Amino acid sequence: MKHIKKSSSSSRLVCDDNRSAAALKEMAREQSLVTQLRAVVLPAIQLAGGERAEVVAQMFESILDCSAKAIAALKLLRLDHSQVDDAVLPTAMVDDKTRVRKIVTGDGEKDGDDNAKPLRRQRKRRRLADDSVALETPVPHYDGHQWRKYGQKIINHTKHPRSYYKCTYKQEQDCRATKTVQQQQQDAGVDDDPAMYTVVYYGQHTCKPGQTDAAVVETASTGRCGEGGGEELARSNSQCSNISVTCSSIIVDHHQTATASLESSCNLLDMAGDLATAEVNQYDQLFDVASFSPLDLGTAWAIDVSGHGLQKFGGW
DNA sequence: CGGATTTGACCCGC
DNA sequence: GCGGGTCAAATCCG
Repeated sequence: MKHIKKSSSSSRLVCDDNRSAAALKEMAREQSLVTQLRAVVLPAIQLAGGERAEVVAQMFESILDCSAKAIAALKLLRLDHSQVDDAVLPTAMVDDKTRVRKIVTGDGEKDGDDNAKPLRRQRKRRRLADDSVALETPVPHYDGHQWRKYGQKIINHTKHPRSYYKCTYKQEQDCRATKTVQQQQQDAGVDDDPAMYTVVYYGQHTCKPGQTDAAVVETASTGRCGEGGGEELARSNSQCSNISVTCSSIIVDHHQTATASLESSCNLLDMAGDLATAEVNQYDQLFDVASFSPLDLGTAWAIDVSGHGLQKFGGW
């Protein structure tokens, strides 16, 4: 029948859309579960006096960051699909386009209006759903980031108010990540269940939690690149061919590729065992940063993007 | 005293 | 005009 043929491509699109929607749902669930797992694991480690709590926190952070970026990519794909016809660019995810004016704070501006109250800054910009990740968790405040509450609203038809948070480092690092937290309605008669909260994250963190400028690029004694080691090589653009890693963990940034090789003697095997060996071998020549994952719980390292060498993140 | 939170007002998208 | 996101002064708190 003709109409079947005619609709085949669109039905395939619908099918793809359903699949990606299902994938998104699962990934959001994964985020929720990881967040809950973190809330259980981290306090336990900290209580035990574990100095590795921060490393574990960073690992959770990396996992959540990975899935958040995957979700964002998937959403972007969906957006592309949905906009094939009207050719609207998805760059709307980048905010601030509509920022109209920048107003200096403090000393009452004179705007020519005699009775004017101090001029307000830019207000609400309705956020796009595609820039958000929602998850449900009983521990909305423990997600590895530092947040500052800036507002609370009673939302229609909801029992609990919605709280608004922005990244603590918004000022210093211009991090535009925000989140909202809202307690869910409890089912009647279900008092035993812990309160669940819907947390919606908007935007990506551009800050490094707990990171100071001094800690960004630092080649410590446990990491060497080539034979010279030290800062020179850490900053070098040349492709390091012999990075010796004697620390026991690698944490890498995403979406970048660094060219490097690991000496077989590197001490990555303390705890990760065969897995570490396999990973090291696999990435012996080319370090695919995007898919590399933390190997161990020791000092955290990052392979610098574009082959710059080693970076140490924080003083773990 | 300084940073975080509260809260009413403001503002803008729908 | 309403709903809800953000601002910023007031307040709290360590």
